[in-house]
Amino acid sequence: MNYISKDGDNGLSGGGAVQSVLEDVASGRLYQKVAHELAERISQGDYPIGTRLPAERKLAERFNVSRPTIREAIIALELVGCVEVKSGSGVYVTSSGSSEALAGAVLDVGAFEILEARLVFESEIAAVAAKAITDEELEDLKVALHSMELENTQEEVSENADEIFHHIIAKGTHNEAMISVCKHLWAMRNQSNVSASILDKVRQAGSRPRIEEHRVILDALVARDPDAARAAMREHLSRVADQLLESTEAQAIEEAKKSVSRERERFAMVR
Amino acid sequence: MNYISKDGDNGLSGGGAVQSVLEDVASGRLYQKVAHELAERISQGDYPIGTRLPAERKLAERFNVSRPTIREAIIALELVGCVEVKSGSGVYVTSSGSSEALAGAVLDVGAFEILEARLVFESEIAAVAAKAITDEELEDLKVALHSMELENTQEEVSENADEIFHHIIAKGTHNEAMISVCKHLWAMRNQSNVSASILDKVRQAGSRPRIEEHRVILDALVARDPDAARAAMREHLSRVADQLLESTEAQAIEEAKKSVSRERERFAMVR
DNA sequence: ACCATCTTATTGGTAAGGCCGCAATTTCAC
DNA sequence: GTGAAATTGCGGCCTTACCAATAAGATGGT
Repeated sequence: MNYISKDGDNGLSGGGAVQSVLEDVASGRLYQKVAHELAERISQGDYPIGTRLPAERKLAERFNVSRPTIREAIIALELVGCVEVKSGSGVYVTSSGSSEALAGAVLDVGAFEILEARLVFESEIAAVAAKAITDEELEDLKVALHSMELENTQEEVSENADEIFHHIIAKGTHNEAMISVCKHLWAMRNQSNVSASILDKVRQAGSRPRIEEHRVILDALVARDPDAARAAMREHLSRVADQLLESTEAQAIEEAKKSVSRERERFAMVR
Repeated sequence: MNYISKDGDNGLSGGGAVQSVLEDVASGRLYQKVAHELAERISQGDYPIGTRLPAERKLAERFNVSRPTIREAIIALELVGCVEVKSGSGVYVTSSGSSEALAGAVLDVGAFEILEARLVFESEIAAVAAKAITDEELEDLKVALHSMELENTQEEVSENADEIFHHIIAKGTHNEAMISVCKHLWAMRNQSNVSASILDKVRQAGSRPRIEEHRVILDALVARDPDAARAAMREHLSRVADQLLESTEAQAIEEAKKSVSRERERFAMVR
C-alpha cells in the first residue's frame, strides 16, 4: 500500500491538495493503517523478532507520515503486545504472533463488502448453530427478539438487540473460532464509517420486517433445521443489503451511481 | 495532579480490567498515566457510558499535558475498547469494562474448532472467489502450488506456501471483509499451541495428497465453478481434519480420548 | 587496561497551526 | 409558518518544528 500522494503536500504551507491518503481509503484513522501495515511487515518477517525497528523518524519518512502518527501506530502495536519500546534505545519486536491478529484486524471496509461477508458467513454459522444450539440459548434468542420488538415500539433504538441476536446464534455453534469470526465481522461493521451514517436510516426504515425475518431464523433454529436456518439468514441479510442499496442510492444518487451499480452487480453474484 | 514530575510515580493503584491492560506505569510513558487516569474516571462514573468526553484541548488543559499526549491516551483507550471516537463529533464512552478488548484478540482456540471454522468459511470463500478471481491471481496460485511441490521434494518445509495459497484465494474474492476473516482464521491457527506441536506431523504425513487436493481446488477456480471450488475446498480441509484426528489420537491416546471422540462427533455434523 | 566524559542516535514530550467533517443554528425562500 | 439551504462553531486529525531526557557507544586521559 502506498501512502504517497502526488506531491509532498503538507497541510500547512504552499501545497493546496489535501493531506494525502484520503483518496485511497476514505477517512480511516491514519495510525491504524500504519499500524496495520507495520504489523504485516512484522508477521511477514521483514522485521524479525528481537530486532529493532527503524527509528521513528525513519519510519515516518518511509511511510510518508508525520512522526506523531508513527508514534501512535507504535503505541497501538505496543498495546497489542507485539512490540516493546525502550526509551532512548529503540522499539523492539517481541512477538509476531499477536501482530498477525492486528494484521487481520479491522481497518476500514466498505459496508457492502461487510454485508456480503456476513451474508456468506453468518448463513453458515446459522446452519451450524441449528445443530448445536442449546435450549438455553434458544431462550436467550427469544428474549433478544422480544427486546427488539420493544425497541421497535419505542423510538429508543439502541441497536444492541440486533447484534446480541446474531451473537447468540454464533455462540450457538459452540465453536470459539466461529464466534470470533462473528465478533470480527461486527467489529468491522461497527467501525465502518459508512455504516455509521447510513445504517441507522436503513434500520429505522425497515425495522418492522426485520423482526419478522429474525423470527423466521429463530423458528428454523428451534426446529434444528440447518438448511432452513441458512436460508432464513440469507434472506434476512439479503433484504438488509437491498435496503442499504436503496438508501445508498437515495443518499448519493449522483456521485456514487456507478459505484453502486457495480456493487449491486457484484452482490447479485453471491446472493 | 501533576504528571510532569518524573519521580512523581503517583500511586494510581486501583483499577479494573481496563487498567490491567494498560500496563501499570513503571515504564513511565506519559500517555499511559493519562489513559490510566482517564479509564479510572470512566469506570468510576465521572464520564458515564454514552456521554461524550471533553474535547482534546480541554482534556489537555485539565491534565496539564499536550494534545498529542491526550490523543495517544485516547488511542490506548480506543484499542482497549472502552471508548469510541467519531471524527468531527467527539469521543464517546462505550463501556467501562474492556470485555470487548479481547473480541478481536486471538485467544487460544482448539485446533479442531479452527479447522471446523475453516472448513465452513474457506469453502464459501472459494465459492465466491471462483466468480471473482482474476487471471493474475490464478497465475499466483499456480506459482504457490509449484512452490508447494518444491517444498515437498525438499525436506525444507517452510509451511508458507500453504498459507499463501489460501490467502490468494481469499484475495480472489476481492472482498476486504472476507480477506480479513481469512487472515483472522490463520492468525488463530498460527497461534494455537496445539497446532504448533501437532500440525507439523500432520503436514509431513500427508503432504503428497495435499498437493493433489490443492490442484483440484485450483482447477475448480480456473473453471470458475463455485460449486466445484466449494466442494474441493471442503474435501481438502476434511482430509486435513481427518489426519489431524488420527494424529491426535496417536499422540494423546490416553488422556484426551473422550475429548477427541466428542470433537469427532461434532465434526461429523458439519462435514 | 580502566574509567570518566563527550557525542550521537533515539525516544519522550510540547507547541502552534491548517484542514476537514459534523451538527446545530440561522437564514431565506415559499 | 414551515421546510430547506447556508453559515458558523466545535472537535478531531494530521502536520511541522522545537526542545528535553535517556541509552549506548566513541573518545581520550590516566
